[in-house]
Amino acid sequence: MTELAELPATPGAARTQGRPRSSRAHEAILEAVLDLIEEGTTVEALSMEAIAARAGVGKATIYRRWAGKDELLLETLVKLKGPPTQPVGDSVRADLIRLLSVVGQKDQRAVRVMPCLMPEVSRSPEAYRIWQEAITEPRREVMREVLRRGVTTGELRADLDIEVTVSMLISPLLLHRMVRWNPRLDEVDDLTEQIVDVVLRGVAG
Amino acid sequence: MTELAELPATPGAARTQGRPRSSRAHEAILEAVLDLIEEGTTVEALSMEAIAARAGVGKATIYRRWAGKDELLLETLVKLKGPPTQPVGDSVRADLIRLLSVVGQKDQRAVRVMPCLMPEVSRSPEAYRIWQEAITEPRREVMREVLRRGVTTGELRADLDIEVTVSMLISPLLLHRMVRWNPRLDEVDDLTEQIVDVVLRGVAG
DNA sequence: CCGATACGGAACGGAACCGTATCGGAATCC
DNA sequence: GGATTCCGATACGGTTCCGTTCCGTATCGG
Repeated sequence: MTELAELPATPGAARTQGRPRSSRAHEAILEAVLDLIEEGTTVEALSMEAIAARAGVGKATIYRRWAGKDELLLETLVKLKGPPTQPVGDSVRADLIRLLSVVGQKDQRAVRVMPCLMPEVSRSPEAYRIWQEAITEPRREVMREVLRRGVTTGELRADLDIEVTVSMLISPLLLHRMVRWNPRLDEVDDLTEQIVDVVLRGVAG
Repeated sequence: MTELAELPATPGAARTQGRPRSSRAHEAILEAVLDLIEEGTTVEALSMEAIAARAGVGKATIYRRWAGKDELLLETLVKLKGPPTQPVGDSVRADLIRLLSVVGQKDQRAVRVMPCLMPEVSRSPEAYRIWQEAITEPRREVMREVLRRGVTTGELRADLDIEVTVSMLISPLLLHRMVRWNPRLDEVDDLTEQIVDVVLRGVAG
């Protein structure tokens, strides 16, 4: 493998001398972690040796960047999901359907990885915090904004509890796409629309 | 520890001779598995040695009953949850609130164990099947019955999709109590009532 | 060009765990 | 009482992984 131009992997560290760290190796390591988890390796069962082998990297290259498996996993968790889908500003109903229809559909890998991270999230406060800040909270905030707009336009009830409504909208889809909690929902083709319509009728202004 | 009267642990096996298997040891092993998971051991990281030590049992005693870790875990999964809560037959609203208020509250240990089982459930079809048959499906069926009754009495819409409604009722509570998906719901004290009321208003007859 | 650092790869000692075997003792049936 | 099986405990060889250290090479700044 020919090494091309590399970007500094840790720009904060003022390293002046010597060969800079390969951002290519950095990315390959994070990708290897996600690949292995997606293929069925539990987070606990992830071995640094398997990660290094999959990434085509020496173990020392990993330990040079992260103190241990925990630190590596936290960085991987943040990388897992990009920015949330944005609403377009149509009707509340159309925006909600737009936001919800991508739950567990945009990134198939994330769907497979998330259940494997649940043990970490429920055990480690640090993993829970990062999961919340990087993944769930930004997505809730987008949906809150849509609901707030609905309240100001009068489409939705003024005394609406936004947090509860957000949870009611997302939870059924999340649980279905992540762990297939109720397999019978596989056969429902307009699931998102049904959920949105029931909730909107329940919280109409 | 004095060994008292023992029940046959595997009544199907027609064993006539020798010392019978200790049901005390049987129970201790299953309890040890649940204890260890509750304390934060991942299913994958569970070691037979730790289970034996916690149960106060020799490793051979475990291997005498189960072929390996997988079989032991499946039996543990079935044991985890008892029969579901039953409705009393009041109004649909009261029954739904009754059923939902125990989600993740009756057995605190189950709440901590379930997220740790998610990787198994999403990876192994056998674990998924047992999880569905022994845990989720019986609870859905109880709630379906309540909803069907509501349809016949006219409280609920006749063309109601029961599967979707069941998921809409349970999912927000399940996700909150299991993984605390939205921590802001901690401060909502009438969460169950809010959810039931929004859904019922959405699917009213 | 030279010093410094990173690279992939291989090897290391130590630790944990697997599944089996064996021990002396205990419980039960015939 | 004798045969049989299970009991908890311990030891075993084999495997996997950890985190470190060492190669020879590659890539940077000065």
